[in-house]
Amino acid sequence: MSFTYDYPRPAVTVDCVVFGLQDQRLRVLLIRRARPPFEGQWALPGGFVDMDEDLEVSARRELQEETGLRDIFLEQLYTFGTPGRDPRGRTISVAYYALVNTADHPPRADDDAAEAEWVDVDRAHKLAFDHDEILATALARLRGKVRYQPIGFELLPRKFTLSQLQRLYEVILERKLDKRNFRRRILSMDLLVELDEKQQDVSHRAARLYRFDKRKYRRLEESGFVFEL
Amino acid sequence: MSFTYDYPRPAVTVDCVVFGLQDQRLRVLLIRRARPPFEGQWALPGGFVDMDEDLEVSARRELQEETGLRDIFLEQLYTFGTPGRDPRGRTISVAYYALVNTADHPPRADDDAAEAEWVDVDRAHKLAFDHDEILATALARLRGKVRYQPIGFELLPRKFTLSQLQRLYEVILERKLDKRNFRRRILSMDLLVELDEKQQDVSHRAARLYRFDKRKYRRLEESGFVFEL
DNA sequence: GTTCTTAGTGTATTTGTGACACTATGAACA
DNA sequence: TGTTCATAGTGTCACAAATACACTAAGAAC
Repeated sequence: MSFTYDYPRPAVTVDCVVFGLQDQRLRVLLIRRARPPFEGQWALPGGFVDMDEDLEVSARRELQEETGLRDIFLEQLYTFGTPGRDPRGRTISVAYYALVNTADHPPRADDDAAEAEWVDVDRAHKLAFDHDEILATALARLRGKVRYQPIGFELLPRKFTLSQLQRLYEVILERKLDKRNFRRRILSMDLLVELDEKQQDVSHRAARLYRFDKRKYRRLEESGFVFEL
Repeated sequence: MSFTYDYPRPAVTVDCVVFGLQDQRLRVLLIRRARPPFEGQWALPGGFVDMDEDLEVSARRELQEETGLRDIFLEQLYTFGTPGRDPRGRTISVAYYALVNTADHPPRADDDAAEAEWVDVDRAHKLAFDHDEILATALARLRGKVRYQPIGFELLPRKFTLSQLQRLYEVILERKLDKRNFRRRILSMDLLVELDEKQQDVSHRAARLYRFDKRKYRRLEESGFVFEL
């Protein structure tokens, strides 16, 4: 079967930059390409958009097909369409970025990918297509956005300690934060719920666990509150 | 001539939300569609992406073809691809937003548009396609971005007074600003060059003119400075 | 019970923000 | 030529927010 048009049309794909946190490092989920072009090279998960499918749905479908991930935080990032970015012909890629808690989502290669792995963002080079550039764009966006939108929590387990949260920000923003100032600040926003639970299985004093109250944030946001760290 | 592919492909378009300032109001440049679908209705300027043309180049070309505008500030906004957004069939639109100084760029309808006009953003409703949504997205982006990126200057003449600049921010952010605090703040950033010139042809005390020093901003930006209003 | 690691806590200083009102200038007009 | 009118231009004070900074507490490991 084939499809014919009066004018030439570019192919349209989606690509996903999925960020996770592992061993105190920021990681990105890459797949090893199972077929040409760039066979055997690392690439962002992604694929062609189906004809009757919304773009975001498309991104979620590809992510699930290639890495098993579902129901995660996902936002549109930028659209890349420079001619020549795909050797198979003009291809426009709508890129998305996602944040996941890696503990809940072990990497796994499904259908189309030979292999899937969490790679340290500082070591993710020489990716297929223009994926280095897409990754760089996603990183810049994450660094910019994390400061004025409470999206960092998406990278942590549902229950976390304040130290974990602080380390998360330190890793993303690439600078040390003062412990007392950080705590004062984040607690003063009144978005965290203090749980009656402590960390388990640590060989030092166990820290109190908290969770992020997304509903409360939504409510505050509507009445003009702005998260800012 | 026709073009055939193994899989169906969406059509890809670009649409531009061009903002301008006129009579102390924020305006958007609309064209009246010269042909179906939505013939005679107001729409954002835009059109199909050429096969060998970068997306941004495409947006600039369409803008020039339909409105005569060129060499203006233009950034990618968001990509809209919900199935059904174009009655002619699946169409993905990469939207851009632009800022121009309307004094230098009088509206004019070129080739493809029947008419082009600066419309008050509050009155720009019932546009063709999903252009209402695109406009709303662009407005939200402009309001968010203008506070931490010095892009507002793109809407003013090269030489402007501090009062003009303040009114610009008041119009975009939809709130009154304190004159003295505004001046203290903007001048303390040291991004404006005080000119040896004053306003002409006003029937009251003439104000000093300033211009934005883009180079200086670029330099400061690289050394970690962040514009914030 | 000693050591080790991380949790948890308060204050003082500096800096930034917001609120606020009058004089200066120059054109228009009587 | 002086009065009116519109907008330009200027400083301070009170309060809030940001920063810098160091010790004690808890609990596991040995």
